[in-house]
Amino acid sequence: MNTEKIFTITDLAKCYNKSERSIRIVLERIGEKWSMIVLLLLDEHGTVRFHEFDNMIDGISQKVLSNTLKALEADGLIHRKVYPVVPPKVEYTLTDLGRGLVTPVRALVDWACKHSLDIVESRKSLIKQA
Amino acid sequence: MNTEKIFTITDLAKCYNKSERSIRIVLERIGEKWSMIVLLLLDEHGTVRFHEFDNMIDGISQKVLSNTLKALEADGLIHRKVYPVVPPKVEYTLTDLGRGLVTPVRALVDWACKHSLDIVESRKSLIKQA
DNA sequence: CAGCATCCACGCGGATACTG
DNA sequence: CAGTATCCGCGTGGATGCTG
Repeated sequence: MNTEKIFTITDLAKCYNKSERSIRIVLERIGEKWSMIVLLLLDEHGTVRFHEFDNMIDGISQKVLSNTLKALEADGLIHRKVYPVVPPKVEYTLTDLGRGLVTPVRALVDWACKHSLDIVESRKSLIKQA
Repeated sequence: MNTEKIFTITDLAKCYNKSERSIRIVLERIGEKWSMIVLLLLDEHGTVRFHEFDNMIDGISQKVLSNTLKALEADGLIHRKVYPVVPPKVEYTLTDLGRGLVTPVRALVDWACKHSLDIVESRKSLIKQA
């Protein structure tokens, strides 16, 4: 039912700005500042609670963490389990869909770790020219 | 010289907000609306001129296209060749670095094409609940 | 503990018009 | 042809304080 194979990028470029089921959804989520960190942390730890994210991720605010988790949950990438206890307890885990996304994302992160220095150097040499 | 292997995501999460050579550079670039389309079009066509991008990509403005190309060039992902002729002629090609990035990005795009429908459905079912 | 409410600055992306 | 210049709306991300 889903498109098995990508047609051509040339075709994609024609409908990229309109399509509802566009890959833009995925690329945008990836570009969000903290989404992939959350996804990868879940992959590494299996189950993580809200305040654990808050502790583990340096520099994130509660509001942004909350938004990030909601967005990932809305996309069906993570699962939110609430325990009816006091004080509250909420656990986040990856869904199958989310687990599937981890693989290509890790490939990307691997590449980025290897080459981010090249990119930084490229930027610096541009600045020197100016 | 570069970090060969990723430590742990847990470590990454600690410096994600500060590091200069962060993978954030890459993830941000990927999240930019048109960057990956440009990159993949170059991979598909080899050499592309400015107005060809403008024609091929539906909905992009000249300013945004210009910015996108500049950013990719600054990162050393694409190369800009200017021919000193009238009227002007400028050709864009992938650098080796850019070519290297294409592989993980295609993996991501493949995944996205297969699963973007799942994500859209997930979002819709959330809306129904509300 | 796991959030929500509010306010705010900034920058991206878009529209339009102009130029070497 | 291959851009620049200008203006603008909107959404993201951040800071702070409050709550069931």
